[in-house]
Amino acid sequence: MKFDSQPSYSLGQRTPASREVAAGENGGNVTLVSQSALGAINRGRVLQALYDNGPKSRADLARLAGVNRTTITGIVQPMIEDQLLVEGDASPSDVKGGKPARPLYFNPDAPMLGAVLLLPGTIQACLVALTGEIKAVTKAEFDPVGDTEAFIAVMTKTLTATLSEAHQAPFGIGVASAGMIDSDNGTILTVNLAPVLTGLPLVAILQERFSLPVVIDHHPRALLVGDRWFGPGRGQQNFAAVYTGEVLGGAFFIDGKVYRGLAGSGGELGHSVVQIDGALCNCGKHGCWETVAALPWLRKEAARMGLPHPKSITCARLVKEADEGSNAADELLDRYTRNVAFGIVNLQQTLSLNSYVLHGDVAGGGMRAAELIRQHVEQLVVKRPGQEISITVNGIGEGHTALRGAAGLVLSSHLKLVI
Amino acid sequence: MKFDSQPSYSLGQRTPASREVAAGENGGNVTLVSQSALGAINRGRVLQALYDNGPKSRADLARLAGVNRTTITGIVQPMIEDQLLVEGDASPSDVKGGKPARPLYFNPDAPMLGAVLLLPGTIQACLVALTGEIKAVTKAEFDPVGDTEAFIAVMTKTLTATLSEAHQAPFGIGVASAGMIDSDNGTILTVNLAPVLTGLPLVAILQERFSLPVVIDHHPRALLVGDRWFGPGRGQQNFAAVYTGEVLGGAFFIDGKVYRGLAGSGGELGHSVVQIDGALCNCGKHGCWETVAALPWLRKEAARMGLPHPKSITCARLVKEADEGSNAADELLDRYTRNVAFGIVNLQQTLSLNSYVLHGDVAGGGMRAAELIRQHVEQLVVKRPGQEISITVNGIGEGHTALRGAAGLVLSSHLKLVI
DNA sequence: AGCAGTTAGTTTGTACTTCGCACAAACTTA
DNA sequence: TAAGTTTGTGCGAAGTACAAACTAACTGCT
Repeated sequence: MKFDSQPSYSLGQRTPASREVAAGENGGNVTLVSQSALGAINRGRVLQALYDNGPKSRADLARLAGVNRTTITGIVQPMIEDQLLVEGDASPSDVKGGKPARPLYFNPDAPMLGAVLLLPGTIQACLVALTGEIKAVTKAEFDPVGDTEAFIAVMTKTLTATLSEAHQAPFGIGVASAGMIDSDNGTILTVNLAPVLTGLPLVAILQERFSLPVVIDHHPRALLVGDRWFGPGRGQQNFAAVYTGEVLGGAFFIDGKVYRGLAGSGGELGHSVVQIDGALCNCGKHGCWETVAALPWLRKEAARMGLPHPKSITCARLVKEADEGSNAADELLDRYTRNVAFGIVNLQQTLSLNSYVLHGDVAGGGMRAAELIRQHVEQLVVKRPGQEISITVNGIGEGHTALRGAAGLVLSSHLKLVI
Repeated sequence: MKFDSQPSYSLGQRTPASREVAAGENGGNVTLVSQSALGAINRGRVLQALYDNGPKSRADLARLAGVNRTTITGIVQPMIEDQLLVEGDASPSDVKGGKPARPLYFNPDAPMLGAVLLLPGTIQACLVALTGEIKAVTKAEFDPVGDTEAFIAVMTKTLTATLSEAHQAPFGIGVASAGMIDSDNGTILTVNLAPVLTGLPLVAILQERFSLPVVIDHHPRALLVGDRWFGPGRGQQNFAAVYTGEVLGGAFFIDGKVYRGLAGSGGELGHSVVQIDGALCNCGKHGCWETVAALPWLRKEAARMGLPHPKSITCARLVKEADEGSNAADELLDRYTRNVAFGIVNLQQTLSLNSYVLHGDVAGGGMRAAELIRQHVEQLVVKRPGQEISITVNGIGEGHTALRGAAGLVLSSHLKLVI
């Protein structure tokens, strides 16, 4: 399935931006901001403001951005004409008197974004509207140890089914994948539980099949973007997303942009060391955070302590059993959340982001788990005067956050929010 | 001592930039880039290119930045007229034929930068030229547990002595201080070994006395900026500075800018946990990195192993004794560098900066220590294909790096290198 | 010596963006 | 009905980067 035409409205510079990329490739380490880039940047920032704050009038946007109203008009008018944005009905303003404001927001019928969530053995694809709505979800399974061609066939079929529901060509496709991802080159490096994906240049493959911009990043970073877009991270300039489960991972939103690290390798927190010469980890080293805060540890401890059904223990069940009066569950929950807290403490000491959104198993423990973790972090961190550390769970279904985030990856990579 | 006039040439926007700050204060979380800001940004980036690459001709700068030659001319011409930059003699170009290029660089007689290094008990002040030269160094001592007024008097006297050597008003004063610093508000929060400094609003005090822009940041961040300016970090876009000694600290240069974290509290690596429920730390927690990689640990181990003069042991002496054939020194050096490596490993897993510059005690161990640390890091980090980790020591005297860095803080905060 | 070729830096005019001002539209309050 | 307030829109001004064409200065070849 190929889309012949790109959507009429370009969100920033879609094509590899001529000069800036050229400068980068020339080895130049400085890049001046060109006149035209400035326009694209400011357009992107206005859209970002809409994502962050929901429908807003031109005057509100001008106030938020601290610029002239006419500037906003100049920016949004072409977007309205291109049907990217729509003007809502005049809402009765809360201030007395004056012409009522016309709120602007994304056109639900604007081109959508393709999103793929790739976990060992399963593919989920969907369309995400700029308003955050999720449509045309399709799921498929693949053999994690099977044939590469077979996987590509399943992937193509799934994505085709989803994309064919779109009325117009999407802006692009975002892929969130488990494992170790090289987001610069668009390849999957390794996925522990799905060897078939090792070394797969998925971006190149999908770009060729669908003639659309394709972005890939690892799962925690998609969660981060999803949080930022329509979750607890909305509007925040600094926070981290932390994923716990069979493995541990994280991703950071720093000073208003997604942090990637070189080749997109930042945030592999699972293998930071919290216990020198501690227990052996899957990675071959000792004392990784993953050895004390992931599900395998929890299962082992549950078995050791004689809790019922230790093989299927989760944080959610632990909370439930603790609430029902199980002392063992209560104690294990405390130790588990304390171990999780250590990773967050190290993050806090390093980056001082002050805000953390939990995903995965501990998120299943809800507010109770989050509060326990927060208390442990408070105790373990070196306090600074006036510092407040916030730890929340993303209540929305995790798949949805990841899918929205995968879609958001396309935006954040093409919106030129950064210079 | 007061300077009546600001230097004629403004490096970027000196005064609290009208709109951008206003927008920030208004609570707006988006900031559009205005036309005039664009000029300041690009001016700053051209200067940055000069810092990074040394003297360069207009044509070279244009190539480095990927912009038109005329743009560079337009940017540098006013700077030459204001005597911030000077045109060097036409150097015989390496290419054959053509008009010889006139290299541009900072005028040694341009306004300088005031720099202060504040450690428990001692003050060092100096002037730093834009070319990196250090002049008019003055030193003084103060009572770490004495009277605040007395400290301020010493500080004022020292700084006055240095600044009076300047021929024109400096661009500003940068202060690098040990301890916990709130760089946003310009106050010293706590310095363990100098209680007199606790809570001191030093920026406000110095600004009032000298009528100059004043910036404060913590010691490791000054080392970082010093490295970046004329040290091993020169021209790099991503690296970390790591300080070891009585305490441990770090600072990060991320995507071409200094990372501060909220209220400048990022990089307090000493109290990240590498040994859950490990040895008791000064901070009251257990198993901090500082308990296994700082000098107190080294002294204790040296004593336990029966090394000579354990109370004055340093990495430098350890390397020397190991070279002279001491097995005990060799073994302790290996353990020490391994413990230091753990902190770097956690940094690498988190941020993936790939490049680390060592300062403080381990830097005294020179190449030998750096190479040992590098080997340990290589072994302890989860490898990614094609990833190279570089660990270097800053050979220049450490005080000089910190002083240059303190000066550089003024530039990086006023140069608008960032948007 | 003279000419072609090459590179550096400048002049001139153009395109793009934001800003301030003035003004019409639309609503509230007295 | 009139005054006051807020929203959104033309229009010209100011600032910036860019492209083309030009001069300046040097090398190499004939």
